[in-house]
Amino acid sequence: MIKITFPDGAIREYQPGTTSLDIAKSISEGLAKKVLAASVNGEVWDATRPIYDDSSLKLLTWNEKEGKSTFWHSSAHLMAEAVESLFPGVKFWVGPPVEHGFYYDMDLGDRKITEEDLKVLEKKMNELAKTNSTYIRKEISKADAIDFFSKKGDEYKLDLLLGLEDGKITFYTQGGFTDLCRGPHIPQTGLIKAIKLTSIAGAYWKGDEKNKQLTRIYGITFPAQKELDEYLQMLEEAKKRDHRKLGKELGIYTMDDDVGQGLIMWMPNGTVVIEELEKLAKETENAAGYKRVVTPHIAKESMYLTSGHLPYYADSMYPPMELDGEKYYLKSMNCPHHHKIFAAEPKSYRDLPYRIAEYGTVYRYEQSGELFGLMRVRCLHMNDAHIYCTRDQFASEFRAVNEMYQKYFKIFGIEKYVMRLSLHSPDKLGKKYVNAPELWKETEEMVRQVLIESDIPYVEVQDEAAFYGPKIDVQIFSVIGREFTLATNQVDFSQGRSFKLEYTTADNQTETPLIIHRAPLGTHERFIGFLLEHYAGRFPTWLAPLQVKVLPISDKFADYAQNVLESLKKADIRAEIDNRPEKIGRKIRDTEMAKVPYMIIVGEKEVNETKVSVRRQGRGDAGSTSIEAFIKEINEEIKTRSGG
RNA sequence: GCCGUUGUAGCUCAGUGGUAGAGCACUUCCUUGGUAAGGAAGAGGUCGUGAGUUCAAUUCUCAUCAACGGCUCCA
Repeated sequence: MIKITFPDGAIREYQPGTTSLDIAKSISEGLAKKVLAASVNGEVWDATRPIYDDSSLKLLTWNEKEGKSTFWHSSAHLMAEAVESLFPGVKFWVGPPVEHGFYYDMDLGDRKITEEDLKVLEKKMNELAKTNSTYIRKEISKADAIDFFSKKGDEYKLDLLLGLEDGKITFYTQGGFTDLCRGPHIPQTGLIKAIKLTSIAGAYWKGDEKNKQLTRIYGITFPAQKELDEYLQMLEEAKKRDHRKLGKELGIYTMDDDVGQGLIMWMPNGTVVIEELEKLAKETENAAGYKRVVTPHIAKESMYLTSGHLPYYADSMYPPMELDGEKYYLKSMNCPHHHKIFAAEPKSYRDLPYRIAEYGTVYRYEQSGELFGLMRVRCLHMNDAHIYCTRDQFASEFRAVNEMYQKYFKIFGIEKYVMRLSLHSPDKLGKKYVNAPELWKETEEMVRQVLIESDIPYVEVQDEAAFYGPKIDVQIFSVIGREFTLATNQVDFSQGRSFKLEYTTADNQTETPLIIHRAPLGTHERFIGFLLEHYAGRFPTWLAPLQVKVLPISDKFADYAQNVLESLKKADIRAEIDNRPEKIGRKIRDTEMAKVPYMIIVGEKEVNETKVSVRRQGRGDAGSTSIEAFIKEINEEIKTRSGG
């Protein structure tokens, strides 16, 4: 007998060779029907795989992350089976589960797959699922595996096999489909009850754009139709808060073919948001000892040769314009200009840390396929600043920047983000990264220590650093699940030397300062895109383009309403009046839809009592009060930047 | 940049080888109404752009631009 230890610590004995599924059945039939896989000694196994030794066991169902991914992985195989039956001769690459569903990459030769085909494939998958075939695991020798795929003529699987060790190769078969796969898989196809193939895309083989592009089909499946319906419903909801949709509805920004791709024009409402953000940044930076600067949008080639940007980033800069025999580039970063400001006057250690900030406009020639609403654009306004400091000052300066992030995030109620410590990749020194191995090591450790000391949770990622040093990126996700860097805090040990920046030390030596590049609010474009989705378009009052709408019940009360409006404007509150000859219900509806935080309703009652009735967007009637009291209250809310 | 999809009124979308339609929004008039849509009338588009096929193109073909879904990229 073997001993099986359950998550709650209970130990039970079973015959050797029993499966997780058998064990589940011994507990309850209901549970057995839900088991998708099992974690055996911490390793995810097929629920149908026999266990021969004493083990710890956790049964995995749809409620567990690993259960879902196993389910989707098996769904990818089911899809491949359907594809193979419809498109004989198709060659497969890989088909993993992803965060929401799965995909499979394949080479269809000259054939093209269409949206119509997806429907046919879904139908076929449903048929195959109903046959309730079991997923059968088989260990196979490398030679036999190579033989199998040679006969099939699948060079992609053969390529995969090259990297695998003999003796550790497994095949999985369900129905008429056999695939090279390490598994695990769910017990039978019948568990897959709801199927939706979501999109067709191209994907480079092995993710390299020099390679052939394969066809990728994305899909998602569920153990019940209800869950698929809920998922589709959720997608609809997400679409409603897509910043591109809200940005248009709320008059935040626009783009135009005649202006160019990725070039945002901020409309009056968007400009209010920008100005409020800048006000916040200026207050915050002023309090933190930053000075403000303003620099031009272009610079000569020589500066970007000095900075080292050109060799690394020429492709993503707009091509230069030639003037008087000189090449001028649109700036794609503000740092070189700021370095020139640092260098304009001699510095001593007494001047450090020297902090200069600018909402700098930069232009980046992003690949056309990359552009995405406000999140990825070609002209951006950075909440930029550079801190020049000594090595001793570095940790406290870097920590102060991180604290500034936290302060901002608290104001905006930003909770869902990932702090990413982005490190270099040693094999790319001299190519993607400045060739200074010692400095990389040293500064990466400095940054890591600051994070650890500040007790900030973070993840470390290789090969994501800037060319001039390691950085901390704050990663956020758009409503449709795309990941973006919202804010960044970077170390630069390179440009100080390139620009020959120096300061005089206390013992009259010259030193090169360390530089911190930071942008806690990222860019206006990305930050406002993020905020639109974060608030679902309902900006807190301090950011709202229009803060109060005055709604007279009828035009008999227009004069009184006008007086209310004047009082609000005098108090610097962004307010408008709705004088249309519409019923109050209609005016309220339109204002609710425009997501204006406050409505003031005035009619006979208010005129008689010299009061105003207040309604909060999304929350309904808030009672009546004097106009003075209302102004005091809303001003307090605006001043403290609360809400949201 | 690559693969795929799409492009008709301000918005959402229907439609046709014989020079276009709906709902909402908009304008005007009537209604003076108390917390999420009052009624009527009207105006608005050379069907993304350019070329080709055709007696005739918004519809078919090609090119081009842009948007969208991915891939690659992202200082």
